[in-house]
Amino acid sequence: MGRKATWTEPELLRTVMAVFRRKGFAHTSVRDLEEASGLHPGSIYKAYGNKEGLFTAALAAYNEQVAAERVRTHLDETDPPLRGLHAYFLSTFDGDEEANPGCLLTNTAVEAPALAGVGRDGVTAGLELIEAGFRRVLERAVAAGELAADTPAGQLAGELLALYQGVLVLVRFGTAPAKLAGIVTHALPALLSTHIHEKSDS
Amino acid sequence: MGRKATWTEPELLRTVMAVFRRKGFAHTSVRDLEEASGLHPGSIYKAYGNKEGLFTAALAAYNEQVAAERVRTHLDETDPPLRGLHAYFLSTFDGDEEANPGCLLTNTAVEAPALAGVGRDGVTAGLELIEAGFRRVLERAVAAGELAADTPAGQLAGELLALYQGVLVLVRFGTAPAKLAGIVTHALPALLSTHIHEKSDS
DNA sequence: CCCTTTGTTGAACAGATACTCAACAAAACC
DNA sequence: GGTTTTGTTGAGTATCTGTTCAACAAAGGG
Repeated sequence: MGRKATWTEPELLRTVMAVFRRKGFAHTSVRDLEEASGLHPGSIYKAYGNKEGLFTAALAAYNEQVAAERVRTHLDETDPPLRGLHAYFLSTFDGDEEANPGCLLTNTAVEAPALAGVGRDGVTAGLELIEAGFRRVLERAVAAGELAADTPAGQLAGELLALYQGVLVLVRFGTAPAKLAGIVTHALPALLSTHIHEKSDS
Repeated sequence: MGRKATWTEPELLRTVMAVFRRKGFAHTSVRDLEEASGLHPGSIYKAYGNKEGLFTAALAAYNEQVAAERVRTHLDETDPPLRGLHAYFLSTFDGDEEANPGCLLTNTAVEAPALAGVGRDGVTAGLELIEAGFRRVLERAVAAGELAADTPAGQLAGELLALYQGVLVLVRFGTAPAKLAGIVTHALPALLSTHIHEKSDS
């Protein structure tokens, strides 16, 4: 069939996704995408229809590969659930020092309203994925005895989502990781403090 | 001198600011700005140099007029300080039902990294303005006996800024005001709960 | 009331942008 | 192994972008 043999589709989308994440939808030109992917315009338009189509595909790939993966490893598969929650937040700015491109979902949530809802559905799906992940950790924390039985997991999940988006805004803007760590490390326990079961501490 | 008599400069910037707030820097064409302001390209470029110059001016005006004003009325001039803090958060989504353009600072913080730091300084200044406002309410709350004397106002101000940015992302994306109100109303007291002085409650 | 200064006008420009299309190549199928 | 189907190529197009400029109009000062 011929698709430039070096690319499998998920790889292609991962590369494209990285460009959109750095530059946003508006600032990314089709030329940028050609350079990054090695594809020529005809191929792109044959496969995805237009720039928006490619973006939609990349956003879906982000949800399935990046976002879902992070939710799984930190929110669904960590033993002290609340420790995983903490790690989930920290994982957004532990990478390379500067120029962290932030979260494609957050960036698109802010950019999308400007242009007739490009990627609205993808962002909605992604945010729900994350919020549901929060709800599940909280429920696991209740089951594990870390949180009180009457903890309103749904309500708290919404609050965590808001805090999470805020942290990602600051990450993208370039706030120092040390400051972000301070914010997360103090704010997370505070948000949950009313519901925390005291164990054998100090 | 001739400046289209119907405009005073702050008014002009307010109009321009509204466009940038809705569409972002990238999606706003100089033609959009002409239509919105009634000015012709020559005038714009004579007065502000280029599109970025106009944007910088509009962002500065946003800081001085919108952001500072909101900080003043809700964070500096409210009697029970913590009530003002609550009102400050609610004021971001109390307006018209849909299509709330969100905060120019938040939107720019997310967009800026894409294009060689257009408006970086303005955003930095605006965020510091808000964070300093948070610090001052918290200190007033301590002085008024609402919060404990050892409350780490600086640390908490950072956490509030993060939550605030997150709320504004959700506002811009179109999250229902009822949900936002629930998030704010529960998260704010929770963040401060460790430091709250109990009064004569129930 | 001239002259300078200040700002306006709007047509025009060079470059970028998203996108198309007819010719071409390589697998797939029977 | 021909034929069809699938994908690639890359020059080309129409439109939009930010920006300029020379001609013009309106104050301000002496």
